[in-house]
Amino acid sequence: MSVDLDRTRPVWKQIAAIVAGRIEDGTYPVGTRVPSVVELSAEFEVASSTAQKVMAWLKSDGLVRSEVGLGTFVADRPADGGSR
Amino acid sequence: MSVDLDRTRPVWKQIAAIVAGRIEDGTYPVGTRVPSVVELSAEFEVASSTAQKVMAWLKSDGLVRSEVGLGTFVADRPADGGSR
DNA sequence: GGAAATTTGTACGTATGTATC
DNA sequence: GGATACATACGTACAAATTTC
Repeated sequence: MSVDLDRTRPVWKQIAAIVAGRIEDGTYPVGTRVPSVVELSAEFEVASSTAQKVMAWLKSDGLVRSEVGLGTFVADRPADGGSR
Repeated sequence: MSVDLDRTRPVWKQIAAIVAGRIEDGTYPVGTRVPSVVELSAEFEVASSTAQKVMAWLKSDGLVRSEVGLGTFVADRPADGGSR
């Protein structure tokens, strides 16, 4: 599952869009854990700080909720602000 | 105008709150430029990346709008989402 | 009870790109 | 061209919370 990221757009936005897509299509069902920062940075081959930014964005978008020590989980809200 | 930042809460949130306060009380009137990332990092003695985070927050909050090469300006919306 | 591993959150510092003046 | 300013990206370090052994 190779991922093509072009460098003409912000990488963190592209990754956020990909993860958001997986949430919407059910790859990551509601309530389940999404890949951690370390896992995301490995999969997309970016720095952990970039993966962290993706998490912060998804969180501010209401798609996920994070709990320190546990992980980040798909929020139970179907979809309202997928607008970003 | 010394600024006391305690380290028990996120520094970037405290600075964001201070800047937001200055916007609300008219210290930074609508349409004017707010301090740049470099200026914020100097005033509050934090890294530029921390000041950048403050900017990103204020921007996502709708309090300011940024323009590359120009600066960051107080948005013309009085107040609606000071909620954060 | 405690040590280790995992995971999010915060903070620092640096480099580069892009746009404006 | 040079100075200024925001945006992106990398890498590192540590704190806090949770789980597992």
